[in-house]
Amino acid sequence: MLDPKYIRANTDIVRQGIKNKRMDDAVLDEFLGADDLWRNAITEVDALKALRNTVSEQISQMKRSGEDATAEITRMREVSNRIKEMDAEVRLLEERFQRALLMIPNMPHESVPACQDESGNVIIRQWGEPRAFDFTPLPHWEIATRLGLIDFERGTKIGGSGFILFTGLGAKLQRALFNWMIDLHTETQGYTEVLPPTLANRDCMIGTGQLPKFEFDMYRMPDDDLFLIPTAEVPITNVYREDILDGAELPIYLTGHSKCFRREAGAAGKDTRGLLRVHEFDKVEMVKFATPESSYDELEKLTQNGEEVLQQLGIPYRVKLLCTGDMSFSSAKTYDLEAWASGVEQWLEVSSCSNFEFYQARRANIRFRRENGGKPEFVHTLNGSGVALPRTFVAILENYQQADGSVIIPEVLRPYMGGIEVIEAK
RNA sequence: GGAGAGAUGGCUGAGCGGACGAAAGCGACCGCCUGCUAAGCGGUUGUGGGGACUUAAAUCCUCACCCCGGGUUCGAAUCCCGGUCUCUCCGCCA
Repeated sequence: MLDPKYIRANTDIVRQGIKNKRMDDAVLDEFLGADDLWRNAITEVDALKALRNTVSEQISQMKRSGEDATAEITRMREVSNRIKEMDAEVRLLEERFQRALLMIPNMPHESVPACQDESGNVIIRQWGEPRAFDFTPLPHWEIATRLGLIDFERGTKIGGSGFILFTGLGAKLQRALFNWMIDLHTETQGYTEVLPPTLANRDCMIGTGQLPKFEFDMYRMPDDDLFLIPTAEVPITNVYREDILDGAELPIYLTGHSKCFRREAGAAGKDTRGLLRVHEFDKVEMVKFATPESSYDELEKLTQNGEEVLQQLGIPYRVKLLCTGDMSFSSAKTYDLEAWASGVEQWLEVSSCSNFEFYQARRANIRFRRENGGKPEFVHTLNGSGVALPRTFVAILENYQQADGSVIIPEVLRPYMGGIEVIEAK
């Protein structure tokens, strides 16, 4: 969330930022109203509490010296009752204030192009060229089915549409991908591996920004008030929720693999064929905790760490700087990595690398001390996929398919595939 | 799932209705002293909200916080109720 003091002092900037993100600025007015009411109420009740504290102190002294304090006690009984009433009121107002505050999106960084739609996105660079084919490349669902890598029909028996049953070498290729990616991040890019839980509680979801706004985009377990994570960003960022880190330890780099769950309500029918949009998928995530002054350098490095995955796989990709209108709720700046897939002839988003500045850190209360005795400050958090598996799987099948129906395994994955170099057509 | 024990500041640990934002020790910081990495002496040392003042910082006033949420009371770290987590035992289980 934003700093309430900042919002009060820079209402116009915040309003413009919300509009640039293509969101409704009514949330700001709600905040300002709630803020006003809450602050008035708290000032009033604090004064009553101050009175109660001083008189209670007097009562204590009177009792010790044997004086009669009945009158004061009677008087304070009334004051206390009034405080009780007002506290209930203040609590409601504070909840409203908090809810409003949590509904205000992060502000875009100044380097982000202001634009209301995706036409403002900027292709920063491209790596590799889409392969030229001397035959008509097939879409991945055909390749996967022919080679026995995915059983789409039986997958839907289990979870319904959008749930994938990988089989045989398809399943093995999934394992190869995330194992190799994590090894790349940990062995050459300086990340520490974590394997987090797949369910997370409400506090975590508020911390990273999924709640309160996106409750119904997630799978929920109402009996336990837990949520299936939409990304490992959630548990990994929340590793340090409510912590004060030692500034000397920053930046901290964590990486981990998880299942990701997305309801994708309302998305049916749009680009959903095959693996392009599924309810459950695997992803390797990179998360960073950095000082404010270094976070934008760290974002560049993080993005490059994601790019290296695609480079080593030999998949052409481009890096897209998202404009304000295309950015997510919590992000200040985002680069998308888009992998080329020859069969569907699309650039597929396989990674989103973002700097959240202290938006998440404030929500999750993740701080650091520069030195002993220094004031705690909020860290900047960043994350990016490194990378999402299904669409990478798509890009591999479609880009590496051969005229005879076989698919070549990218070299870096072969050690993870038991040495298999080609998935042969049956 | 059942029974019991516990949760206090950066850490160890006391307090079990009023003088407690919290003893003591450790650590850290500042100063002094000592002719040399040590010791000694004095001082400082939590976080967050609201407000005043200020360009800002500093400062000041005030409230809250001894796991979380309620309650009792003029007054709660302390008493009561509910929850979470940790440990021990039993049960169940991949």
